[in-house]
Amino acid sequence: MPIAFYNTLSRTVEEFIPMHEAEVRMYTCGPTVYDYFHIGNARSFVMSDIIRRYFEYRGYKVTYVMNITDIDDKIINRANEQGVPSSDIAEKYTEAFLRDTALFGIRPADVHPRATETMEEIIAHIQGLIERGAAYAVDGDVFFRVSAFDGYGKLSRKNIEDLVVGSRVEADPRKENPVDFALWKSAKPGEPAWDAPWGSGRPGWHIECSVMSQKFLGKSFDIHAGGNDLIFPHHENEIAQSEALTDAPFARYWIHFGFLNIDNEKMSKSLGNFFTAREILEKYPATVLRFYYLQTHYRSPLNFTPEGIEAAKTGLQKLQGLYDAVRAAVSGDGAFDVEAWEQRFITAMDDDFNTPAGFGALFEMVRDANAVLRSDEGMADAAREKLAAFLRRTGVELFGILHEETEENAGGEALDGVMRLLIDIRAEARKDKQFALSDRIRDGLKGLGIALEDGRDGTTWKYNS
RNA sequence: GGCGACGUACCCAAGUGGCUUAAGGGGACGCUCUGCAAAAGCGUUAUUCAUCGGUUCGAAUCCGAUCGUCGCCUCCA
Repeated sequence: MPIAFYNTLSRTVEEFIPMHEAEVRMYTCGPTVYDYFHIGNARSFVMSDIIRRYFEYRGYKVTYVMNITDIDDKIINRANEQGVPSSDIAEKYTEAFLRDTALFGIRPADVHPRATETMEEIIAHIQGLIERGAAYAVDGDVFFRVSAFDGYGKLSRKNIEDLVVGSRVEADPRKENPVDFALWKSAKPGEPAWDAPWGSGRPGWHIECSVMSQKFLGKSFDIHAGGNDLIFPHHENEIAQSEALTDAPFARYWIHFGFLNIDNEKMSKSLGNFFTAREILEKYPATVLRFYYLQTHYRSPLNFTPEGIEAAKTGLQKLQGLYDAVRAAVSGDGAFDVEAWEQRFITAMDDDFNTPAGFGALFEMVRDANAVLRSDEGMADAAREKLAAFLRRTGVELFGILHEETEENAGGEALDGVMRLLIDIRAEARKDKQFALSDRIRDGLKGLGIALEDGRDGTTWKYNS
């Protein structure tokens, strides 16, 4: 069975058929670098990264491109507020984006093109649209002529008449039609500008995504992803300005991520419910946050709550517990069918990247595996190795929520030695029924953040979280 | 005003016509194991899917109405 997922273009779940055998070309809208990105952005970036990784898990070769918009009105405004060059703002937050996504466990894209480095292609694209009659220049600005593109509205399912009527913003009188949108904005004095045949200025918001995606993925490619709110106007406009020039379908599948809400409302600075990714990473490990995100389907809204994160933390410990246990276990004879569980997992995930259902399968497996592992006969070596490998491929490589290191090697040699000594002393005390001493060791360590667990094959320790 | 999404247990959350008299996680309670714990396991916690009608041999799943929540309509992941 192939992978199937919801395509916004058709509003149905479709089987995925790539343009090139066993290969996926995918573009996700990246940040405009005028501020630190927030936990809602992080959800989109994480989910997008997981989709990319899932294709790899299923054997596809993935080319993944995410733009960095480093010239834009918001950047210029921020620069003006602070009295610094806009390139300073762009550089600062580009670096922050790359660092914070890494901290979040988000893998870098194969290419992170920047708008300012794609200027030649952007200008050529606009020029092409003008020559075809799909765009027109007025006083150094260039607008896209929406009436020149028949398919306008096919993604967002809007019709032009409704848009004109429902328009909430005063239309620019220089536009032929109120729904026409800017491809190029002429520069005011002091603003960063690039020379173009119709006057110096900077690209409009939508054009750079069209150009950067096609530059690295071709005029038609497989998947274009982004947040729900980008469907209109951003993605609608991307389609228009791309297909009006190439006459070829732009992205074939569109994926949109549900919003992250706080108190069931959209995050906004005015409501004071705004959290940046780096703030939240100071409070919770990235693995926990990722697992928290993954417990909700990518298209559903996710209401962000501290209680929810705490619940995710506990749940994740259960998964990590099995991963640690299966690698530490001693040889046994018990059978365990990893392939059957993986099949269930894949069935869930192939159906629109259903991570909550995938975890349903995984956690049922955890219960089953723990029972075998801790039974008198234990688990056979071959099965243990397969189970450990499956958990590595899913928990570590696909989801990035499990860690490889056991507590023993994470603490360093000295700590490891001290812990072994304490555990030995306590074992002797317990043997002699000196429970006051053994409990003093365990309670004392607990106060220091270290938990002891007495198992059948001896005592192990780990950090309390 | 136009377009769209959603409402499943104490909380989170899958399931969209028979495999489900509803997965999984968290929480709570009881039990097993343990010197006692912890971890793990077992059991209990929705005969019911916002409400009311309808279609069907059969509905949480389809249709209609009602109530409620949310999003988009050129700043926005």
